[in-house]
Amino acid sequence: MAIRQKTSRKAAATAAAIRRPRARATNGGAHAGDDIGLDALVGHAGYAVRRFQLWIFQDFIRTLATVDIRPTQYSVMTVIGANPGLSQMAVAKRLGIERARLVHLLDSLEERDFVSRIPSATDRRSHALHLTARGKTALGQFKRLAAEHERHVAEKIGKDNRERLLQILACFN
Amino acid sequence: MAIRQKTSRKAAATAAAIRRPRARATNGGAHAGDDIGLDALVGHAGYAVRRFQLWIFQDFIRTLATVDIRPTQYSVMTVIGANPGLSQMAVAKRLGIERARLVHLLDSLEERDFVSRIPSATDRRSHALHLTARGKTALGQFKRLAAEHERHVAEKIGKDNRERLLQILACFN
DNA sequence: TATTGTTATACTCTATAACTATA
DNA sequence: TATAGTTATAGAGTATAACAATA
Repeated sequence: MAIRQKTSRKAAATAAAIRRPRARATNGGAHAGDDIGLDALVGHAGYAVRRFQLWIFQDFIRTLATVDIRPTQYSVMTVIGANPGLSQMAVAKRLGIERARLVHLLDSLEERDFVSRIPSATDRRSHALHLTARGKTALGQFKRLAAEHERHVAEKIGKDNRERLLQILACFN
Repeated sequence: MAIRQKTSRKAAATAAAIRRPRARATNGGAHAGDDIGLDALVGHAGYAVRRFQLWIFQDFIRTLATVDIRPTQYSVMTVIGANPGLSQMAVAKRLGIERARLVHLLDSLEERDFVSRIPSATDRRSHALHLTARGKTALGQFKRLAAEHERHVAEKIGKDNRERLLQILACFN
């Protein structure tokens, strides 16, 4: 494999390896298990938050797998449900989604008959977004499953810690 | 544009619009500003965490823009720096990165002469990862900039809240 | 001119599968 | 047979730019 590397890798990389051939060429089992230190990463909020978010999204997707709804789809339906008649721009801005991306998200939700784009009477450029009857029923189920997911979060980090977290991050809503 | 929709949209979507033509067809300026409620989303840790992470990554990227280092690249270099000789598998597992993706990350770091793949003497399949001399110097600078980014986080959510957050999420390290 | 929805492109990230060399 | 690194592909997600219809 070292041979394959020499032939297939980029010239700069190979040159770097040649330049330092006397460097320690093995780890000699120095890191057999899980004793690998994170060094500066343990002091970075971003690192912990990234790992937490990966866990949380995976659990959300798993918990709502039976209804095939992902976090972003859920957030879009929830906001439309609570604010019927919003334009696509308004939803995109509120949730921090690109309006170009919202187009595809709404396409899939409309195909499943959860959401409908209704022509706005006041501005012929825009759509008024509404949940369909089916969408309203479905959202109710999604919310129950999402609440179950939220209980998983509470089990993982602790009920009180979850509350504290929500308070700390409230400024990002 | 409503016309364009009717011709270009999928049949299901159009059918849905036709099926409910008497629904409220305008929001009549009902959500002029930023009074759009999040409903159930405010109770979901995942939503706040996602928004927080977007903010934190953007600030990290901005703060380290001068050295052109992104969060994942920084985490890889930090772990290699603290544990020289690690294999690619070990780094991937420790950081929760796909090993397939780590290949490209290391390619770019090797091209910039920050990291070198040294053939392992004990297992000819694997590489022992090390920072180059240039990489060590560079990482020192990256850490100073990352610390500056961390101060931005403290300013944003408060020094004490940042500490609490790190404690709450310590189990994800 | 500016904005809304749309289309298209590119790049990052995640998730897989398959392949080669090696264990 | 199993594992390490690599390659390739597909799908989300992010970031842009450009366009038609409309304001």
